[in-house]
Amino acid sequence: MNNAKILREFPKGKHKHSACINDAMKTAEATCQERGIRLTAIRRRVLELVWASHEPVKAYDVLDTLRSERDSAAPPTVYRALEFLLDEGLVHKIESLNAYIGCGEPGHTDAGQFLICSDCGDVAELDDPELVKMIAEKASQIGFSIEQQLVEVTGFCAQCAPAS
Amino acid sequence: MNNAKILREFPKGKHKHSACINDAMKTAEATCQERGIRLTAIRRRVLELVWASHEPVKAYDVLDTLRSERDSAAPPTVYRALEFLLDEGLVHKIESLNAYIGCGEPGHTDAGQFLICSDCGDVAELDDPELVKMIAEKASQIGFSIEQQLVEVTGFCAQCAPAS
DNA sequence: AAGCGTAATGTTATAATATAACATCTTTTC
DNA sequence: GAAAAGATGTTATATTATAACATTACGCTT
Repeated sequence: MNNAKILREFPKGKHKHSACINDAMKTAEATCQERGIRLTAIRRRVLELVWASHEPVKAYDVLDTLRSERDSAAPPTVYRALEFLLDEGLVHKIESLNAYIGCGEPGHTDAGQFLICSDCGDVAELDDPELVKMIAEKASQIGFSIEQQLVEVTGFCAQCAPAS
Repeated sequence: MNNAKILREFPKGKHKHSACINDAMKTAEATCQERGIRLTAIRRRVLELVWASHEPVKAYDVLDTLRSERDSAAPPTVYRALEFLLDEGLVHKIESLNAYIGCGEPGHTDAGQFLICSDCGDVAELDDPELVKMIAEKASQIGFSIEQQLVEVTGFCAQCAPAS
């Protein structure tokens, strides 16, 4: 049995990233519409910049780009936008890298499983209920009740796997 | 079945923390002896300070204390000691808090499962092979080979669980 | 459309976390 | 005891993130 969803894949050979970004932006627009919240110009642009690659993006890299486009950009500009996007589940923070990645399926802000390739730097995201459940059970065995789960795994993606 | 080891417990009612630190220091001494590496005065003191509570400790808090004891203490003093201790598995870094906790059973630097209580701030550490295995399997299903696993769970420990 | 309240952004400053680079001192080894 | 390796001292700076307050834009009510 495996009912895991892959929320974000490692890019394949013929990956057209522009389409990937495009999808993400469409989804974000729709999500914000539904929720009655505002995807302002700054927030939209920060989201685009986070989606610019499959690698996690640093806040100050976003800021550098933003500065070249908008005189008033400053750290709070970026961190506020990121906070909004994190709250809405449109991006996630990779804690072990202090960097941010886009999320293709907004909503779940309380659990995420990230696979980080040490070679190419790309990140995949899973949503595996079986794993979430096991973690919750293990915790509950010692009387711990979970609010949020974070799983960050480092290693090699299929393309970068060391020749064996 | 549950063969999980609890590497670090939430302190119980009658918890004598001085004994707890003492054990940890003894283990650290022995471990370094065995491995032929040097637990210098600075490293020993930093380890003690990290063990000072069951809550994760910030590098600059360690530094503040160290400064009051040793004129030459500076950020590199602490970060170098922490790096050594991390490499040897004597402490772990909680990535989601940028803070450090002692580890009672040195050795495994490639997997850790941490339970972080949002109320009291204390952290427990598990070593659950079943969970490690499941994560490895999930990853391998998409061709990902794991080098390191990080699980950080936030919620409420038994003592702090909200009255239900 | 004017006015009001809220939300978002602008702006300046600073806090918190971490590392680089090179000098000096200590320990181990031969 | 000299050389090599390891640890610490020292100064400077990089990186990541937030505080605090001013101003502007938006969305709603009348």
